[in-house]
Amino acid sequence: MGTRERILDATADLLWERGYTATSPQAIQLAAGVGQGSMYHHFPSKAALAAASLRDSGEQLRRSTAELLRTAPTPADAVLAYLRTPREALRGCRLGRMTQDVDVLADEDLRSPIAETLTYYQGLLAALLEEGQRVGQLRSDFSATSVAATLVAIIQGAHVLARAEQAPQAFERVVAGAVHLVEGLRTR
Amino acid sequence: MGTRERILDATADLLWERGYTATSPQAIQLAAGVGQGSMYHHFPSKAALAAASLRDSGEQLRRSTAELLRTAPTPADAVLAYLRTPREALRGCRLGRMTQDVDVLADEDLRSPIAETLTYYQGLLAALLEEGQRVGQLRSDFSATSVAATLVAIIQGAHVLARAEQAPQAFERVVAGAVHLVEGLRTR
DNA sequence: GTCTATAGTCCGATAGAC
DNA sequence: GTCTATCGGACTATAGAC
Repeated sequence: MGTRERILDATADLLWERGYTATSPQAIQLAAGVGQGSMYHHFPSKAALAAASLRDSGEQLRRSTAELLRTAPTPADAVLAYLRTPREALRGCRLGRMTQDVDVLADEDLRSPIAETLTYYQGLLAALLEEGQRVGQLRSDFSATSVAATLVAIIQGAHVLARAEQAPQAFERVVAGAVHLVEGLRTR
Repeated sequence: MGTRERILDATADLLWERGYTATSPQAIQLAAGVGQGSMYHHFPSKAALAAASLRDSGEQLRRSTAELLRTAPTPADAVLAYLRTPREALRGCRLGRMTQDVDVLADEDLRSPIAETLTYYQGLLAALLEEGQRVGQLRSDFSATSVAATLVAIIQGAHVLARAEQAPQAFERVVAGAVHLVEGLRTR
C-alpha cells in the first residue's frame, strides 16, 4: 500500500473516531507512520486531506447501501434491511457525526460529501417506498419522500442515543421501534 | 446578572454553537466579558464549567418537555406535539450534539446530563404510548419503550439531516414522515 | 518523496497584583 | 473577586536537507 493510501486510511479512521477539528495532522502522521513532509507533499492542507477522505467514505457508503437495498426480494424487505443492517452503534455514522463540527459545515468541500450521501440514501429509500405503494404492498396515504427522510434520521438518531447512553442496546431499541412503525405502513 | 451567571450563559451558548472541545476558555471569557481570573475563580476548570452548564441545560430541557407533553388533550396528541414542537433545526440539539465529542463521552460529569435527559424523554414518551394503548387510542401490538426510543432518535436525526443539508426544510420533512408513521399506530 | 527542524499561534491553567 | 502576565505544551504549516 502506497504512502498516499496509508495517509488516507489513517485519516478516515481518525475522522470517524475524533471528528475533523479534534484530529491533528500530527496524529494522522503518527497513525500512518509517515513524517510531516510526506503528508504535506501529497495533500496541501488538513482540510484538503479530510475532504478527500470524506469523498472516499461517501462513495463507499453509497455503493454498499445501494447493494444492500438491491438484494432484498420486496420493497418492504429492502426498507427493513436498511434498518436492520448491522452498524457500529457506539462509533456512530462516520459521515453524520461530522455535522456537529462547525468547521466542517463552513467548508463546502467537507460538507458536500456528507450532504450528498444522506440525500442519496433518502432517494434510494423513497424509490423503494414508492415502488411498495405502486405494487400495493404499502399504503398509499403517506409521502414516500418524507418517510424516507425519517428512516435516514432514525439511523442517525440511533447512533446519537447509543453514544449518549454508551450502550449498543439503545441502537437496537430504536431499530425495533422503527420496525414497528414501518409495519404500520403495510396494506392490510 | 452576576458574573457567575454571565459565564454560565456564555458557556451554554458556545457549547451549543461549537461543542465542548472547540470551545476555549478564552472564547467564554470574551463572550461573558470577564477576565481569565474570574472564570477560574468561579469554576476550577473548563470541564467543571461545562459540566455545570450541561446540567443546567438538561434540567431546563427536561422541564420544558414535560410541560409540553402534559398540556396535550390525548396521548396521541402529546406524541405529535413532541414531534411538531418548533426546534432550532440548524443549531441542532444542544445536548445531543455533544455525543460526537470524544472528550465529552470520556468524562462522566459531562456525559451523564446528556444521557439522563435523552432517557427522560424516552420515559415520558413511553408512558404516553402505553396510556394510548391502555385507553384504546393506539394499537397494542407494538412496544411502547421501543417506539419511544425511535421518536427521540427521529428528532436527533432530523437535526443531523438539517445540518448536513444546511436546510431547515430537511427537519420538517423528517417530522412530516414521522407523523405519517405515528398515524399508523392508531387503532382503526 | 521523505525526512527533521522550526515558525507563529492558540490551548488550558496558574501566579500574583489590586 | 477581578484583573493581566505568563507558563509549558500542542496546534497547522513551512523550510530546507537528503
